[in-house]
Amino acid sequence: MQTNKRVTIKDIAREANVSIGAVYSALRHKGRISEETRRNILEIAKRLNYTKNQAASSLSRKKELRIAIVLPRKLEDFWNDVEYGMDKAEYELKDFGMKIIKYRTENFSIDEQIMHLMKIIDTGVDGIAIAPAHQMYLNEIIDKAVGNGIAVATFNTDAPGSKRIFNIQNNLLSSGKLGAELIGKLLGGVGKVMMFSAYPDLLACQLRLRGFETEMSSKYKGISLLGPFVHFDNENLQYSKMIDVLNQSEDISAVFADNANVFGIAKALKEYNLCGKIKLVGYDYSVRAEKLLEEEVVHALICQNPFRQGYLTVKMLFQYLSSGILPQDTVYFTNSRVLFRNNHSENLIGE
Amino acid sequence: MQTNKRVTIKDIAREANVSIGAVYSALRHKGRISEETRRNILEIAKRLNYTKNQAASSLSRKKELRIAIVLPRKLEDFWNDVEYGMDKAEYELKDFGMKIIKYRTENFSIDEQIMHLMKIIDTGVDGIAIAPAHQMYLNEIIDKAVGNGIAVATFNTDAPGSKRIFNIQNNLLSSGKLGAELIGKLLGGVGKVMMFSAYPDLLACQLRLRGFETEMSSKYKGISLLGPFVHFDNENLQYSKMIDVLNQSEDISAVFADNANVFGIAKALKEYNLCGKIKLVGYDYSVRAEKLLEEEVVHALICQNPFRQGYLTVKMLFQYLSSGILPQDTVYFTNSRVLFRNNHSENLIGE
DNA sequence: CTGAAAGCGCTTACAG
DNA sequence: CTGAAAGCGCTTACAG
Repeated sequence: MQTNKRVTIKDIAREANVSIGAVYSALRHKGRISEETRRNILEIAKRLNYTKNQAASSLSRKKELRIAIVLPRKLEDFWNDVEYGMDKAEYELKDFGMKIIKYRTENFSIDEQIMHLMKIIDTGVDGIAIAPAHQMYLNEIIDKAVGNGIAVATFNTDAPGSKRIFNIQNNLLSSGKLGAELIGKLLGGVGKVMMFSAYPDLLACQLRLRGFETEMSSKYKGISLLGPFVHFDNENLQYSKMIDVLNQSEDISAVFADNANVFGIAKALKEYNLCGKIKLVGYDYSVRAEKLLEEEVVHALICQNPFRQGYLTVKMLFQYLSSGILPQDTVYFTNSRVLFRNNHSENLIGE
Repeated sequence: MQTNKRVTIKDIAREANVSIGAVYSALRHKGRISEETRRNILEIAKRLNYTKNQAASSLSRKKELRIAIVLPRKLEDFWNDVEYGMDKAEYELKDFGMKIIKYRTENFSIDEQIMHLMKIIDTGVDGIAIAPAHQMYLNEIIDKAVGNGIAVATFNTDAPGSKRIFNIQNNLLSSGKLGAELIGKLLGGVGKVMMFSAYPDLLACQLRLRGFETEMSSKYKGISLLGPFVHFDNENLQYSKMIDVLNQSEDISAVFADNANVFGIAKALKEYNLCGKIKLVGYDYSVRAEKLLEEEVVHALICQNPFRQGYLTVKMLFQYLSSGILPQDTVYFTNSRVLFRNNHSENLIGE
């Protein structure tokens, strides 16, 4: 049994025969102390199993930690959930002296993001959380922020070539496989499946489609694939492509959509009275998609846990800023949750 | 725009023209102040939008908050995950002056739980978290604890007739419906389904089965049901009952198990080379069940998020003890997550 | 450059 | 009974 009383820097100071200021310098690597003394102090701290008291630390810290967040203004359910997670994290951490500052882009565009980042770097903050609109084009400005002593984390999308300290997102390849498994199982392993892709150039769509096709070809050899049909998030385009195929009276048994947009497909299925007969699997919770799930037009939705993407990004960023602790892995995956008719309403926001 | 500086009891004291001690008394309802002054102080606090600073509060609190936890010793994956969630919550709250004390029962038995609770009441703690082994028989001892000023919360199972302050568990009725939906969709709405029940007397099993049967009869009229076959968590019994039915060459197309035990069924399916042909859906993550999922013997597992059950129980109990804030609803449901071959490994413990 | 002291916002033990 | 002061464990501005 260890002693019950918590170990403080005072205990370490007494043990090391130095002032608490010296201990503080040693623990926080603040210079102004000889290498030997530092080593000794760190050793004692380790031996006594010292951990910093967060409550005392944040209470005494003069300035609050500020995290700038760049996210799109549009009020889609998905980004709302991300933001809700961030707000929750801020709420939990506000007494630890943390504050979020939101910067909104009108669209999910590279230029807007760069402008915001420049502004943020000018203003000066402790951390930045951003979902990069491109996997490379923001590297330069991210690295500039890091060069200015700002810790940058990415969420939902990534800029792996940059100096961002960690990334939180869904395992997209694996969620594509999950899509294939769901359709494979719904069809009992036999049938013809249409694939829709929103943006063939977008990494997220590429990964999901690749996962989908890999899993299909290795596990469900009785299923043949059609497409991908591209729609650029244009519902009308999606609808007309679906209609085209149905009019050729192909014997389609299921449809896979590689993002949240299933509405054009749903419209076509309704018109042709094929709901239930043709299985439809897509991504992400939204109020509209939820309704389709209830109407049994959509059979399953794969969710990437946006709430937790936001929540964890802020929590981990704060942890790094306040204690220098990074997540174990540079890339942290939120789990893929599958929504059905009977579990979509439990904790709507995906907490 | 509101002022940026945080509002403290000092601000309120100045505004109300009283000492900070008086403000403290008013806010914490500690007596020693006239009703009129209290009202005035509370009004000012509200107007200034005052919230207590948790960091300062816990730092200055002399004694730490202690929460006693009663949970079974057996090292099943399920209870491990619950415990892991509690440990995580403790870790996050330790600098806020909270400590967990674990009391382990050898089994999930009423008598052991009562004995532990008596001991805990004697020792004296601030809060208790328990998964009652019975929905009524522990009411008396729980109420005694509450009478002694101890806040009691229940998790996983409940004692709704007691004075426990809140309960966290899965929505079992709804997760039974989910089971029916999964099998209904896997079978395309047609077939004969065997139902297994672990303990027909246990509320959890009753609710799941009821949900299952309700959903089946209302939504999947092409599916007929057989059973329930009872096995009391005895794998051999489960196995032999499964074998019996298979030997009668019933044309079974799926099996539903109302708890984590699917292993006797799996053994039978393997022996009769029926894996994949007969769909199997059960509950809860475990290392063994995970393996069956990978082998495609089990088609889906419905999980009740044990990690979050533990995590939230401790977090909410602490919140109540430190701030008097109760969850909005007395019963809080963790969501039902469905594990498939391609998402079971993401965040094993269900975080 | 370094040590000692002030201070963060509460809670509580202690005078008056 | 009540007010003023000490103290929680850090961080930081300030003397020396």
